[in-house]
Amino acid sequence: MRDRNSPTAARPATRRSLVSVDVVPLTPHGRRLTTLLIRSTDPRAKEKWELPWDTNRADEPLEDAAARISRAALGVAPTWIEQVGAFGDQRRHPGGADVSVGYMALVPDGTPAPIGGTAAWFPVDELPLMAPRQRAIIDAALHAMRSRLDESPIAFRLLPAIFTLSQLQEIYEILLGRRLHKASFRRALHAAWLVEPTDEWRSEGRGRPAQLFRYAPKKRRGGRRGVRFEELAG
Amino acid sequence: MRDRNSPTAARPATRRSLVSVDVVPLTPHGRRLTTLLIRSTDPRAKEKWELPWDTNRADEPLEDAAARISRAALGVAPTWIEQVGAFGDQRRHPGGADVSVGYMALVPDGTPAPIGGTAAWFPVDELPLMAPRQRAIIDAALHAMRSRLDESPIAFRLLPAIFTLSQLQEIYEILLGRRLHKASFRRALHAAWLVEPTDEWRSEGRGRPAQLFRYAPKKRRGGRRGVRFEELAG
DNA sequence: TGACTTTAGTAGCAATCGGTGAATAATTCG
DNA sequence: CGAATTATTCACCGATTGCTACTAAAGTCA
Repeated sequence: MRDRNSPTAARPATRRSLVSVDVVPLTPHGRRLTTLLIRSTDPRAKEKWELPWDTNRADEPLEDAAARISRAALGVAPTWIEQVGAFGDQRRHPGGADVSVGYMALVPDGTPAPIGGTAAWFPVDELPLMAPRQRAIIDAALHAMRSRLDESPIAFRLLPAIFTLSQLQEIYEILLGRRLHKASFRRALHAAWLVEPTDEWRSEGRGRPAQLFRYAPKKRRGGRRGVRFEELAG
Repeated sequence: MRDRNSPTAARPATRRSLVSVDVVPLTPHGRRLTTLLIRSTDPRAKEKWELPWDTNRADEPLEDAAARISRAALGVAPTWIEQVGAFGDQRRHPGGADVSVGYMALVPDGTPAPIGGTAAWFPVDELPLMAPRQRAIIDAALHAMRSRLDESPIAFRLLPAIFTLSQLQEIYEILLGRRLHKASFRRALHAAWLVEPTDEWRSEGRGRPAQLFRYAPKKRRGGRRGVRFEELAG
């Protein structure tokens, strides 16, 4: 099955692959979820926009590469980075990588606009033509982000340390791409013991001031449930 | 940020990486979930057992490689293959791969025992000492399998086309690693319109004969829900 | 044959969850 | 002050879930 007769130190010649790390930078902008794309440097490229990417360096962990690429593209470090999978099939990558490892990189709203016209934020539902593999990475990033929203503090990394519940709900709505009912959202939030109130209040223009909360998850009883067959429909 | 002044055809020399595809073969055995490990071919290896793996071949899609490696290790094709992520950090891989892409590969119970003593099934909660990266791949495979159980027909691929509901429940229990309540399981299953009864019954020794069902998912109304904060506790 | 065991399948209850509309509170604006 | 705006909570009620207990249909064994 394998081809290793000699010890690890002197392995027989093996095919090495060109591996890229591709980052999907995500940020809420207005009330829409947007991703940062970079104008292709190759004037002959069929697609004019691509995700920030690079090949991984020697002995650099993949996640470090993703952080480095994110900082280079955004100017700041993302507040959440998570892998969304490896992509190695016939779909074309702008750099011709054999294998591409996709990462989502989240940054809070208000991240300074990219310099010049070399990069721009695109709403995730209005993307330009892109290389098929990078297009697949974006789709996977959105799916992974949404399905992990309930087990990672993703949404909280898009807010300051102190925030209002309306702000939190808006983040969830943007990330999920659908509206949520206020009362239900708060009831579930409080039941989960994820936030604790501060004694500060913020008056945001007109309307009643909102109480400020901080993210402070508390251990809960492991409420194990039965099985769900949620998305298993034809 | 990047290093590409020339068109795609003539890219500057880039570092190429040794990429492995590592498979976690999973099967229910008795009432336990087991994974297939292969005895290390390197007598000087610190760990005596490892996951089936290989380097990916030229122009071979990763998933094809996973299928090939699975067939080589198991003798049969798995009934479900799914990627669990890319692993590229300092943790050691038995083949010294820079990047390892992990896959889960499920096969039904009763898959013939591996030949000789070169491979063996281990309960997933009694694994021998393994290279750290492969150990991480197994953990990730179990987590991914369990979290996708409600959106992929994973459990059904471990059963024949026609099965009893008790068989199905047992598969879920083995995969999840916990017991489920019979009445609740069946109620949720019927509500999901995933199975349809056949007119056959099976008498399995003692006890009342069980009706046989087949997997036949029907389209359902998209019952959108609110947010869950399930696993977000500290 | 008939009592006992074993496995399959269901009914029904209590508790909780979750979606919804509306009431109430605290501000700004004119 | 009254209208508009935003925050927060309440209460209703149908849906979901965990659980116990019951009925059904076989085999076992004296």
